[in-house]
Amino acid sequence: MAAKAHRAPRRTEALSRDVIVKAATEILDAEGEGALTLKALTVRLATGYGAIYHHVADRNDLLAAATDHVIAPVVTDLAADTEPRQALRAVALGLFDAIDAHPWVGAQLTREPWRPAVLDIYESVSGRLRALGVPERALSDSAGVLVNYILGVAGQNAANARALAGSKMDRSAFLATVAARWADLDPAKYPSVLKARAHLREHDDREQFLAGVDLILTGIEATHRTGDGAAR
Amino acid sequence: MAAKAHRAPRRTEALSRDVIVKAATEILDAEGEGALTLKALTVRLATGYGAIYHHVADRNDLLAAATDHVIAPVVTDLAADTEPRQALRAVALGLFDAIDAHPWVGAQLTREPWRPAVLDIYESVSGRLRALGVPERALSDSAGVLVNYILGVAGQNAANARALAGSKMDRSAFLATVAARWADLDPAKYPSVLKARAHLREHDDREQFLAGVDLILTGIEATHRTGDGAAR
DNA sequence: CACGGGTTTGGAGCGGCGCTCCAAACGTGG
DNA sequence: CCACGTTTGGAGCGCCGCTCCAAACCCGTG
Repeated sequence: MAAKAHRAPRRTEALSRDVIVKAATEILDAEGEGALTLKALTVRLATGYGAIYHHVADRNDLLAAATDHVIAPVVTDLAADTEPRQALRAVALGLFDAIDAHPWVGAQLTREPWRPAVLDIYESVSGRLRALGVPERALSDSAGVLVNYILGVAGQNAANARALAGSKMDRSAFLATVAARWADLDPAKYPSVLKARAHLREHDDREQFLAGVDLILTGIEATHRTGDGAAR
Repeated sequence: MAAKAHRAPRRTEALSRDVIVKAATEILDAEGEGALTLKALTVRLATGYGAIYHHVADRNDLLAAATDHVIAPVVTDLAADTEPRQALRAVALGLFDAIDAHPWVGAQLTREPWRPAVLDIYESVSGRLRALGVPERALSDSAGVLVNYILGVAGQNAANARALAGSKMDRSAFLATVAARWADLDPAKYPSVLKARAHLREHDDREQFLAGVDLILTGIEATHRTGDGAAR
């Protein structure tokens, strides 16, 4: 039988952490979380496992690095001279759009929150809340609410995108599927869910997200103004 | 050689979906998300794969069912005669405690949000907000904020628990590890994170969560001017 | 009581995963 | 030109979720 080449030739262009992370991001964006396998990476980069693991700790490290690359510019690249409340809305919207464009980020944010991405978000929100006039001792609570809300929405988006990609339909067909699934819900047990179902078609996730941010900001301002606000 | 039994004897006690879900819940509580493998289940139930897959669609189905079993009683078993704002705080706290006791639930909630567990949460929150006097057309926004905040916190708790279980230390040692990881953060880039770090030890997740709920409720009331105001 | 069809069970086996490990290929300083 | 550290490629390991089928059981019928 043919003398098989015992080894493939070495790649010409140098491999590096950035190149690998970039390739991973492309796979994630194009085919979703599930498609990022080490095997897929070796194929796309025309290399082997060893080369990849020489630059990257493991699959988690890769996901986290890709997440940081998506998040960092969003919370950083923002004109500093804007009015604080508008700046906060801008940061929130920027995050929403980034996660909408890269849904796998939403899942990753809730998976390892101590990595830079979430720290960046917390820092950005915190700083702008301070600029808004929130007193120092209320900062961590206020920032916590906003960040957790953002992370919650991010997780939902990721879940939706996963379902959408898995069933290979477009957005409106997906909404129809959800509506159908809720159709035979017990109306006595789920009145509110069914009411929300009626408005599914005209519903805009982005708008609702922003409304939520405003609502929380109002709560922060009101709580701060009244001294200690709220029941305790 | 010994005539090997071609097959193990049949189990005596009947298998059922509930028995399987219960066993899964026990594994999850005792050893965490990662420990729930089909193999582990067959061992614990002294059975085979076929028997399990006869009652359960797949691993996801199992996780979802276990999640529902944890969540349902929390949002249902509540005296109906309580004052709305207190009832909302009670629901939120009940969820927090349930997720604190079963951290894997926190991860599952953000993974398949259209399953009963999240619907139950949304329904419960929605109904009590209506009782609070929130106008119908603002309900979905308001409920969305609260639910997403809860899901965000749930995800964080799950992540913390995962890290804690993975490294096999107790809570205070874990906090020390987190603090240490943040110690060599750039103070110019992360001033707020470092400030929060100083208060890590005296920090109570449950209290902060509740403060967040109050803050959001204040925001809801302020934006809709219900005129009632309730607990103060 | 025989028996036959439907249901429930046990487990071998499949394809695929993340990851380890080592030898080959390369770059570089002496 | 050689010796040695770095970078690369890929065979292989252990484990996973899951499929599939035959064995065991249950029960209505004659």
